Amino acid sequence: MSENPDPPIFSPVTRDALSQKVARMLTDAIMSGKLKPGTRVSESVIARDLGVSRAPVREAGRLLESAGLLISHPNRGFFVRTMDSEDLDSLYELRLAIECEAAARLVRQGPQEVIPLLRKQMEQMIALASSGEIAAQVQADMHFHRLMIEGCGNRRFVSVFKKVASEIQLGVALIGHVNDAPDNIARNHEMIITALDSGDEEAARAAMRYHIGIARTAVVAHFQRLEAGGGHPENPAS
Amino acid sequence: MSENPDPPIFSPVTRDALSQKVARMLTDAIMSGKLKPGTRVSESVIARDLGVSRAPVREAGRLLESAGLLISHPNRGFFVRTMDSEDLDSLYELRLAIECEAAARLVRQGPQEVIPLLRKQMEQMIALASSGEIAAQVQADMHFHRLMIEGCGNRRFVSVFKKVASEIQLGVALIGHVNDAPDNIARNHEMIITALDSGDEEAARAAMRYHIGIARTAVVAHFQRLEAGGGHPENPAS
DNA sequence: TCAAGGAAAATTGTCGACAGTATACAATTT
DNA sequence: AAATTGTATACTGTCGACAATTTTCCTTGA
Repeated sequence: MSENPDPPIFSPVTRDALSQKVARMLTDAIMSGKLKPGTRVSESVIARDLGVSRAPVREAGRLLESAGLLISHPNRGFFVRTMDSEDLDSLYELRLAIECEAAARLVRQGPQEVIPLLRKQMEQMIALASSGEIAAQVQADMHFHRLMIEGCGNRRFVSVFKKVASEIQLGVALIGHVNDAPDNIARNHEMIITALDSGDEEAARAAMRYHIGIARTAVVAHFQRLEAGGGHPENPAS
Repeated sequence: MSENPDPPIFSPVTRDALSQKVARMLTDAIMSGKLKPGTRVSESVIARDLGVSRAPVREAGRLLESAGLLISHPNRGFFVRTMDSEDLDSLYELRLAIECEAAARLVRQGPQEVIPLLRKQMEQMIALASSGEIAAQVQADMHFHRLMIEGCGNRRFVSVFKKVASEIQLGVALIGHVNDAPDNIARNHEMIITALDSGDEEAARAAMRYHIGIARTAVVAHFQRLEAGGGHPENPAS
């Protein structure tokens, strides 16, 4: 880890594509609940509103589609992704499969380099716990898990988790609050770190199973209560 | 699985979006090796060749990107996805995680309805084994696994597997041939069916581990040999 | 009152054009 | 000769316009 031979005076100027700005706006609108599940996201309307042509909006739509925040129907355009509790549940099940495997892999190859990163991220989470910003808390939580998965060395796990994470973030945003005390959640990650550090592959797996299981039952139960109350507009599928 | 209630006299006229036709063409070209990994896929060139505008080509590009067959660099366009053996290996590892979980889930919820489908698909594979068409054989193989995953009831597993499958198909296409005798491969799926039928969750998991492990070592080893021989052009990343 | 039908409006799919950006190569300087 | 600069070319990002399709809404008939 030495200095670059050519000392970097300038960092690359952020010449962000228009489509990415649009994507960010849409993501914010969806995550903040300004765009509710099932509502149409019309290219032309968004383009008019933002004062750009339809091309970058379309592009942004495709991007969010592959992130799982929008879905598209041919000739009908984009709609904000709807979720039912089964959706969310299957999401957690996928997460479980990926993360157990990642944790095991990480133990197998030696987690010494990754554990400090995880610990630091957990501090971050504890710091965030007192702020009421659940979106930021959830994001920090996801980042912890992402660090672990990145550390395990399987690129594929990372890309799958990215999509899973964004969808789970959406689900939690729809619920609007978390069940457990935020600093409790943060501190619970200590268990994962300990398990990873123990060198016991099966213990690591078990820790992940436990941790994700808690989140799963809490979030899914919340969501079901929301469904029972008739919380969400439905998907206008044929 | 009965007949549709509305007897389908006419199938929907193929009013397929232009972009999907383009996507099919590109997929074929990539899978058949006419477009080699790393080569540029220029919107404008493809558009000229096919006699359409760039818009549908762009759309098709994004589609294949999310299928993992193309990658895009900002302001530089699309390139055929390159693969190294580690890529392929991580792909099989992901597959392993998903399919073990799917098999276990399927056993847990009772596989009675799915097993006949699997058996039928295996017959299909055996029938295909004598034809030299490896692409079709691989596709049939993937379809078997897809049926199992669809049967397990977790939607998310299916969508992940779709992507995994298309990438593995690409990898195998690059190799150009399979190691084992095709009818052997086909018949090996009998073991999976038996395990699923046994009602033993752990047996089902073990069967998947075994099955995918075989394929993994064979394919990855082949690919490494190919790499050593300097088979593929490299990705022109910066 | 409600269902079916049919224009009218709105929206997506596709097109061709232009501007901004990257790459290759020639010209220039050291 | 090597490195740097300038230039030409090809390509993507974005735009506005038109065609095809879907959606809306109003009419019509029972």
